[in-house]
Amino acid sequence: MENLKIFIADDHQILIDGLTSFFNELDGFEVIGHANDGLILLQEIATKTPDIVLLDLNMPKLDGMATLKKLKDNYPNIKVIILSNYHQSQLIKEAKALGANGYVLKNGSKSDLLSAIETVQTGKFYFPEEESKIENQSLFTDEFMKKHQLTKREVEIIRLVCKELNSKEIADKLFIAEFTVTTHRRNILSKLEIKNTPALINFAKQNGIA
Amino acid sequence: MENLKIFIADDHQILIDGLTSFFNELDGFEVIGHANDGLILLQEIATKTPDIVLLDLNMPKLDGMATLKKLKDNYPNIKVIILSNYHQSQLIKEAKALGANGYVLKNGSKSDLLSAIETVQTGKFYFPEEESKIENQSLFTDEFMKKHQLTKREVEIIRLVCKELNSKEIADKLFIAEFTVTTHRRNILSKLEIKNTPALINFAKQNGIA
DNA sequence: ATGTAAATACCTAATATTAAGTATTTTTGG
DNA sequence: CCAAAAATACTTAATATTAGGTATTTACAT
Repeated sequence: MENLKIFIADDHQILIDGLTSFFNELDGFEVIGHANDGLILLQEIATKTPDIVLLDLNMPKLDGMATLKKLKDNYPNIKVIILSNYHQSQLIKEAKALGANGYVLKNGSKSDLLSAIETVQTGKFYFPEEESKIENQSLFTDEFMKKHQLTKREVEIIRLVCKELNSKEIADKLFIAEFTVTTHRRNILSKLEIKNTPALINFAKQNGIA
Repeated sequence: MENLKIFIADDHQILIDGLTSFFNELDGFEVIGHANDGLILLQEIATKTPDIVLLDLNMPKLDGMATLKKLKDNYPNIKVIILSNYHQSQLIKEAKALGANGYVLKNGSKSDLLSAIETVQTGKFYFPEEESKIENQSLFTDEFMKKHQLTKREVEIIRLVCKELNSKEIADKLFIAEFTVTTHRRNILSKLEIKNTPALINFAKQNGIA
């Protein structure tokens, strides 16, 4: 059986180099090319014909989604597995809609990646469940909550602020009064000793809760 | 000569797996452990003694800088090479100040990484030049600005918003009227088709301009 | 069971942001 | 030099956030 031809697109060359080594170690895989951005990927694909493209979502020039669309428009037979930093149902949905065959988190393990490749290769799709994200984060958020004296509800609200909802929208989503959201936000700012929403978002990003 | 013992800390398991394969391919290197966040790194280091730690800056729980500090406080002899997404002089400076031995960009190649390891291993430091950051950002920001039709001033203001300044403070800093800042912010939101500050910050982070 | 923390809710008032329109000056590219 | 783009500045008005204070109900743990 012939090797499975893989093309890797990611703006981090280090990751490409690492994955290339990884596939070299294994039998049955061959990395036939790589690109650091979407435009180069599309150029390269014109002359190479991979079986599978591993596509990072976060690239300069032409971002992952745009690249995915063009790729699928022009080469519908090439299987595409998204490599993403984020477990966000919105992104997963969008990737599905644009024709991606799989979606693997970068903080998943190599076996996830191999499962995805195997699954996709047999014509099936490989996507993470869109639910369970609340479970998911709770053990990791624990430490963090204690450290900053934040309550569950407060963390929940921080996340929604980071998702660009305003207080009214958060209130509707949680079925509570806007007043309550305002109170929570005030308490959050006070506990974190910050004074505005940008600071809150920076804090959330730095602590990986958003 | 004994193998060089490497420990890898990065929140993306895929990157760890890739790099591990990469080092396995080579002679003289051995990956003795890995961690997906700073806390686990510190726990592991208590029992393992790597020669070199490859440390991602962007990790949950305990971020790269905080981890670096603790690591260097407790194990000053372990060499630490920062793996970073960003070529920002501020970060480079901070890492230096905290005792890092090297700083490698993830969008650099594997040979950069090997050079860094070699350099560090001989007791020297390996850092990218801090200058040329204006160059640096401008060519990378260039594409980005065109893509989103943003002007220089607008990008400047986006950065300041991300730095948690409000419109008044931005106005003072740039010696322009608050009205003007407001106008710029309005134009920015309109061009990016977003509707509030959290969305602006998310956009900036996603595009690496903040 | 009972005290404490958390979540809820409301009020007032000050600040900040967003929306929409307009207009002048400065910079820049051809 | 000239046209176009960018940066500047102002007005009015609607929303949203932040800063106070206060109070009730739930949930939780000793």
